[in-house]
Amino acid sequence: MVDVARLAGVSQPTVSFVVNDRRDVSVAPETRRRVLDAARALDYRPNRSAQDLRMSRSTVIGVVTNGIASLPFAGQTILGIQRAAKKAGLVCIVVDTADDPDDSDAAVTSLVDRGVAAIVYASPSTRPIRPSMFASATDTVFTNCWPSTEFPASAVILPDEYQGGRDVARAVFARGHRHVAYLGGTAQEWASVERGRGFVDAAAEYGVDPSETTTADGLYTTDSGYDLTREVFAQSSPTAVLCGNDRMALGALLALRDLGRQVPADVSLTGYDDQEFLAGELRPRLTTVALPFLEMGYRAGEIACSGAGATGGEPEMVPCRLVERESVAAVRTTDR
Amino acid sequence: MVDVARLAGVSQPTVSFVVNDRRDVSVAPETRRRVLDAARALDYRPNRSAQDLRMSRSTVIGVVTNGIASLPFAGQTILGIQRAAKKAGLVCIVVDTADDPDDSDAAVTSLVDRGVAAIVYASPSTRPIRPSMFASATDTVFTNCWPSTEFPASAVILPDEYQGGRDVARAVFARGHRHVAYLGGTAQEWASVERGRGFVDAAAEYGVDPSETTTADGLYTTDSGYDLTREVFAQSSPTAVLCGNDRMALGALLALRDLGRQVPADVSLTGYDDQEFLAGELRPRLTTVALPFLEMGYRAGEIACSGAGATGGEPEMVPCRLVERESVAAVRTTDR
DNA sequence: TTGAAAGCGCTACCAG
DNA sequence: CTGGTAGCGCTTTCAA
Repeated sequence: MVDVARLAGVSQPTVSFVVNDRRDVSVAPETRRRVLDAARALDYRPNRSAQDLRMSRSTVIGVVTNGIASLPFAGQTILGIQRAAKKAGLVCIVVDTADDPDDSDAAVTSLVDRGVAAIVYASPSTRPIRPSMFASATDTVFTNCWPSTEFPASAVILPDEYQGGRDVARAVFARGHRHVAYLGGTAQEWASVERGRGFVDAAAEYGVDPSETTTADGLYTTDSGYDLTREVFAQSSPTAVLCGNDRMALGALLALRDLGRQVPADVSLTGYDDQEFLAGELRPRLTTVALPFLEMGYRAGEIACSGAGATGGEPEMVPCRLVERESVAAVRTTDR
Repeated sequence: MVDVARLAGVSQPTVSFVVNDRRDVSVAPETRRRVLDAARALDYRPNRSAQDLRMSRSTVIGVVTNGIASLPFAGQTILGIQRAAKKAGLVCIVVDTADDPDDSDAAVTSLVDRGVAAIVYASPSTRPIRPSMFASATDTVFTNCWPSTEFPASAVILPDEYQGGRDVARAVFARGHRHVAYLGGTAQEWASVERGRGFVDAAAEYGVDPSETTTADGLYTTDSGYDLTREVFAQSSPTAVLCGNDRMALGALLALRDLGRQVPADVSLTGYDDQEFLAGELRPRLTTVALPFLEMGYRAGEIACSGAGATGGEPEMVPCRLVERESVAAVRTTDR
């Protein structure tokens, strides 16, 4: 900046005024032109960090995540946060903690020491996480997770798994299915119980008697979907199977094929997650529900960039979108 | 820092010396203790950005990527870069450009303006990308991509797709298969041609006549794998099918099941990518090759953090690891 | 309308 | 061994 000033024959603060295009101080058009020319000639670019330091502000937000690498869809969250940040002229430092609380503390410390404007915690699977107390002085928003202890969060953003579970079940019941199997995922997880509640309520809506449905809890794996499906069909013959996630649905699809049943002609099938490179590529393409990672991330980013401060309000629920593809068909009247 | 100094009754530079634990200047143990106590009492943490500014260095590296959200494995790269950075006490700002060159320029500019120590370009699919000229003054390393124009790169890190393609083919030929089908992915892509070269060389190694193998080019999609498999089996009966990636292998598996062929009893099957939540979860679990995203990212991070400067050397090839699971079996002697 | 001086939080280099 | 002073690149008074 002093180089530019020297070349333009003005003082250094003057350069600051013109490059920042400040309306409140007026500088002569001629001077301004000289400064601009000099800046261009020297290929001058202001130093953002120095600006931040001087203005005692920060234009970076920190995102701490566990397992950006371990789940295929986590990238969506980061992308969403980043898009919101970009809109506000901020930038994201992301650190991944290997799910180790000490690591997490270290990560947050390094962020706080850099004076980030806000911190967003992002988790691939919805669950409580222990926030670092180092962060308590900084605006903090949680997306797809919530603080496991008392903590002054600015916001917590959660997917509406209940609504998603209900919507996908409705899509099945609405096509006349009564005898349906519900293959749930890991029973302890919050998402699982929410999805399950959605199923139960949808069944009730359509006047389906609980005795007609069969429910089994498993794991969120392809194997689990495969095994559960074979078990269920050994006992009965549901016309639809709803799975806790897409991988279980893949397992169910494989099992159904081995059982000689066509999907969706013989039995309808649904998943959950809309896992990229999977759900949309199965044969038949899977009807499922998409988790709103991008939206949640974007929302989290917006809040983080707004500097709203701790609110202590209710979690903000972001809707899950039903993705109807080809794996659900109307029940055959003979099966009804 | 001045607060700490005041509380400890020393000068501010003295605080700097003790909190930075500098051996070259000696401070009296008693003074040191007083400073430490004061720092603790005030919960003092040095400001990294201010340190960076004063020392005219930077402890952040920028990573620009296109599509961290679009491919499931991209996160691995970021994680690798970050692990290397962490080891060196640095931190990563990551920006995603929606594959838009203007966006990419803007991203790089914002990074450069922040004075990042280095920039690493990371791409989910291996290919040339246009680097921003704004970056040319900063150390730049390319991982899973290379500059499409003359550019002073510090390094380019590439997966050894040739070796991967060769290894997986070897695993098949070594089990006695002669009549094998090779279902390639998008023919224009660098990775595809490398994998194809590997296949051809492996076939030659095992003395397999080109006329015995059947090769078809498709797309990297499940549908393509499905369709190609049906086409191939309409004409002939290979004992093994090698696919360009895991999704094609999934399509092939589905087609084979529809054709009444068991994998691997009747036909062996391989993929490529070791796609998480897919390859390892199919039935049978897929033999495939893992792309070394984590390693490539780590290596890129190491170089970026080392401040080596432009080298202009050859690309650094990182080996692809063959992952042998259950989808390949020895050819039946009757088929031989 | 412009320039001189101060200071963001820190480290480097002197003198004492 | 410690304190004063200068300065990283910038913005913000305030006086001229």
